[in-house]
Amino acid sequence: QQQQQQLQQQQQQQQAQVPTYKWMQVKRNVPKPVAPKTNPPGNEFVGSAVGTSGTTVYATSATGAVSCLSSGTLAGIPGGFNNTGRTNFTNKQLTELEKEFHFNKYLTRARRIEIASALQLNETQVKIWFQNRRMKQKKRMKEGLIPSDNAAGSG
Amino acid sequence: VMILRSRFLDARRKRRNFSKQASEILNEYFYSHLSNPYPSEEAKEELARKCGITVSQVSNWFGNKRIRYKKNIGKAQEEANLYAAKKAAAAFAGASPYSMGGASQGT
DNA sequence: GGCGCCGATCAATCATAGCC
DNA sequence: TGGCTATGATTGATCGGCGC
Repeated sequence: QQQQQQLQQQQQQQQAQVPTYKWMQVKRNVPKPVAPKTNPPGNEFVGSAVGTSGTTVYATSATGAVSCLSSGTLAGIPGGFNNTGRTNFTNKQLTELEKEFHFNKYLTRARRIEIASALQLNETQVKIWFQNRRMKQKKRMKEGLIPSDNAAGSG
Repeated sequence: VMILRSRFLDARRKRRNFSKQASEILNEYFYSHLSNPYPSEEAKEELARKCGITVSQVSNWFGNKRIRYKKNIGKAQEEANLYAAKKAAAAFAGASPYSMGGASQGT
């Protein structure tokens, strides 16, 4: 791991005293810059099957994008993608996920499929949500907050 | 819409900028480790103590700093030069105020 | 050889603080 | 008081490592 420490400032230009280090070039594989095509109101077919391979969670086809958010109807709309590819979970979806989380912090494959289907989300999205949730709880614990839903904050 | 908003209208709602001193400490560390601004858990704890903030806040700060710094690459990073100069000045003094490597036990 | 989890991080965004 | 920028926090999703 130390080897990384010796990062290689390859792009070293005549940039004063601020060279370009490796971490500055780190680029994460952004989910999906949303479908470049125009999304006329009407198509509501939500995320297709989750990438069985696992690598590409998002629909390999640009058409797989869903822009329900544009409709503006947030009353129970499946995952609405943003122009950045970031899923915008609806209140309903979050509520359901939270309920499940309270029931059990870990999901089984079967349960995952059920939830994903019920919430019209990809299995991966549900999985990721749970992972993030668990981490969130751990973090809150460190801060001294009560992870229990019964947060009696007096004062 | 507001429904989604209200969901988290409790945490980020109120926040305060870190004290000037804290920002100074964080920036000093960041620019003195510009080649690898990824403080370890221990370093974060140390910084958190010095700045009077939580470790999570330190992580947030570095996360934001790194991202925002990258976004500014191409622009004039005056801050970088500023702290670089300060570091140099400190070097002349013969002290290394930015050496967070070892847990210095000041007495 | 793949899958899920963990811990850390990214990247975009939100909402407020702070300044003019 | 109103608009703009800076800044801290949140969060869906990614990266690398580990164990089964």
